[in-house]
Amino acid sequence: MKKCNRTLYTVLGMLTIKPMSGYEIAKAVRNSTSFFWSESEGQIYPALKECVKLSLATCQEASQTENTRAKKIYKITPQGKKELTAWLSEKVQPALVRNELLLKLFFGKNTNPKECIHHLIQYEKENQSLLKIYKNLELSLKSEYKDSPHLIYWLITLDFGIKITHTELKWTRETITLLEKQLA
Amino acid sequence: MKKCNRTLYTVLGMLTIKPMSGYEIAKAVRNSTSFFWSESEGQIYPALKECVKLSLATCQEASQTENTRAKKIYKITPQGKKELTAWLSEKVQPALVRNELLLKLFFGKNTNPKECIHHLIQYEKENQSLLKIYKNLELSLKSEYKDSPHLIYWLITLDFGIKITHTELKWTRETITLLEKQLA
DNA sequence: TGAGTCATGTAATTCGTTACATGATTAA
DNA sequence: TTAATCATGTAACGAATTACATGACTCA
Repeated sequence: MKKCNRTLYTVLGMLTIKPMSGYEIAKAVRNSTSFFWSESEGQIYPALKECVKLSLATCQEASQTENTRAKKIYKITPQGKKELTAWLSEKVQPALVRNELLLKLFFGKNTNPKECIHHLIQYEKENQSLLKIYKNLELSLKSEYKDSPHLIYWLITLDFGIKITHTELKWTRETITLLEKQLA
Repeated sequence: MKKCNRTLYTVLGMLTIKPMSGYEIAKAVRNSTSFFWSESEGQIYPALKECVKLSLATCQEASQTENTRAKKIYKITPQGKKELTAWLSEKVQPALVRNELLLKLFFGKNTNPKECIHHLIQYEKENQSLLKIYKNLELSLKSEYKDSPHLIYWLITLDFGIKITHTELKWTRETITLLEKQLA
């Protein structure tokens, strides 16, 4: 494989869970990795085509009634699994973060502390719902995938999300308090 | 301004600290926001041109000796500052994260736990140096910008980095321990 | 009957990095 | 003298989102 196209690996990784259609992969990404790694449908469909071209996956058309577009179920090949495993052992690329809240706070001098507080309160709310989503996810994973060898790895990434979100919430509260003092 | 070109705002924000050249802005970004918002030189130079075109900044060529390319010092205009402040009060766009370590761990079932541990140890080292950088930055900011109205905002974003990095280090240690138990 | 979800795919556009070209200055 | 940093800029490429086109199925 020429370039390190990580969408390809994401798709292959998802196919190690079970054979899926492009739509199902998109949904799986949304419900699992999207908190630290998202892919849009506009990337997933071309990546699936590419996987078939490279013999990393096969495509089976679940043919439906006449003139309906067929649902396509993709399945990873042994070669695809080999490529995935090889990529997994390659050096991890540095993480990328783009946090607009922090950028706006960094330039906070150019506005009113009230504006900053307003953004922080919004951020706090978003993180509170995120935390709820994580907690629910944890429960459903633990019951639905009780005996899956995937489970431990999924819980590890989820634990990361929970811990980070807790810390962000703590920082948000403290920062709001700090800026409120500025106002007085 | 038509599109929400955030490089433009980053550049304008940096110019509220002091007039700078493109090179200096790139350096400032590297040493400050790059931990949560990075911009490359290939974006900064065109953005500066655009700022001048839109009258958000002016450019003064510090003309040097004959046939040397002049160093260009950019300065934000009142209009530029107005646009920046307006953007600061706009709704914050959701953060973007792409963490390849987490993605690889998520698909960890397809490889050896030893590989995962290896990546985690590397991640731990990187975060340890990052923490040192943050601590040094904190000290130098507090002395160099003692009386600057920017200081409080810079310390807020730095505090975010420090807290998050601490949490990541804690998670990394715990996860290594967990995976080592798997091996036994 | 209308909203929501299932389902695939392409095109346009934006975003962003990396590499390249070019050359001066400065400190070891 | 040579490596690092200062300095500007463009071109090529790659990564990613969004919008659009198309239409079936399901549930309230």
